[in-house]
Amino acid sequence: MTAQKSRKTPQQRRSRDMIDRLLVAAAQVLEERGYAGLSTNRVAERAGVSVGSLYRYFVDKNELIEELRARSSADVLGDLTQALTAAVAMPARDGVRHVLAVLVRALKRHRAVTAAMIDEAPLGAHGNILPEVERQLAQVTRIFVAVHAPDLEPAEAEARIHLAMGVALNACLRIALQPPPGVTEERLIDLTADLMVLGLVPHPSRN
Amino acid sequence: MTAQKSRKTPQQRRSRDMIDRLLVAAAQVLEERGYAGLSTNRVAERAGVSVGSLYRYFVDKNELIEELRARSSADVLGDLTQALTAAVAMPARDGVRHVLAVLVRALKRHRAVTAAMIDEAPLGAHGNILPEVERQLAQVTRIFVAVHAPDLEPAEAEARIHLAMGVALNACLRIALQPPPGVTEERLIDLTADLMVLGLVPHPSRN
DNA sequence: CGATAAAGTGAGTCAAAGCTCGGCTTCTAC
DNA sequence: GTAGAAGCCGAGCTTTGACTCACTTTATCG
Repeated sequence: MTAQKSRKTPQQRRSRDMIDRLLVAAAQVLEERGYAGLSTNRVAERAGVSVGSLYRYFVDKNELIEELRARSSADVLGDLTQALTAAVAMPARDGVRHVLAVLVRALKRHRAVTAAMIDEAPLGAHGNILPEVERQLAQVTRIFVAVHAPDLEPAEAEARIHLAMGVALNACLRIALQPPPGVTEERLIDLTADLMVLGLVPHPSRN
Repeated sequence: MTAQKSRKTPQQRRSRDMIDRLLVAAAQVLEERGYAGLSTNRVAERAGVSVGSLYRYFVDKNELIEELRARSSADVLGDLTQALTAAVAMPARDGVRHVLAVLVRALKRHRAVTAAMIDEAPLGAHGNILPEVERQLAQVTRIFVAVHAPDLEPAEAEARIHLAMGVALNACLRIALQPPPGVTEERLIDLTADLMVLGLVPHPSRN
């Protein structure tokens, strides 16, 4: 049976509402008091709900946080997927740039949660906040390489993909969450796009 | 007047020893039980010392952690500085590669602490784990750009430096802490070096 | 030695936070 | 209405962990 993994099994309308209210409250608390201040009591209070109710729908504090993370991740992933399908019709560099721009915008929309999670939450086990996003991005990058640099050996291609992924995610997070002063976001995205293309497709003049 | 910031003012030999023992113990506990398991009681016990003694030399749990971080950072910084002075005598790409290689090796030496800190510690409390390293690296990169691409506008140069720094640190951390399977570390460092040079010096054929 | 200060001890205090549980309220169905 | 279930409440149990303090042990020095 491996019974109820998750305690929530809402059957009335107000239950669903409550779950939403709790998650919204959690996001707010995270934004205002940081990850350390994110206690279940506080979240419940903030949601105008009792702790007991919180624990009716979330087995754990962990599950609450995981749900919060999952929702943000899913939302970002949505935008990303859309951008990717649009990008395939563009010339390579423009496509890459478009995807990066959309990713940055999506991350910005979830700025508070993402930021708090990234630099305050114990992510344990190298847990990224957006593993789904990373996976999707890697997937598409693989295809990109297969098309634009079909002669690369598999191992070499993997290495380049790995590197480019790191560059892309890291750059987008930096741009979205801690934009450096004195540089336009546009320019940074341009440079990142250039770098990705350069990094993925072997440069003719050398090596 | 702004009295004891830090409680430690050791005057005998064993005090200094104790501080070291405590820090070693802290690193071990961090490695074995993760950041969440890093309690002052546990650290003291592990060091074969009483909690009270710990608090004689560290005002705070925070100070203990900060000291741990600082020592790792300083050690990495040492290697880095040495590598940088050696690198100036080499051709650009080789120099970059050398610096990256040394950085990776240094990070590997502090693998446990760095890893635990990075993906389990709430960084919000005390910033990055290696701010000194990042600063030093940025400093030198600035000089590198001034030499190899003197015609870049300041803003453009800053943007490229910012990006390249992110690439370098991110790449080195990934290589040192979660090396991807099926790719040699050497190749990854090569690619990263190429990418940095390409990213810092504007590419002639385009833009 | 004997005295004074430095070093070291660890049981215990205190606050915070995760989570439960017995009972109350609101809804649905007859 | 009213019974029974689903939803909800919140005081408080329990654990954990940072930190203290009255005390003992060890070193230094005349």
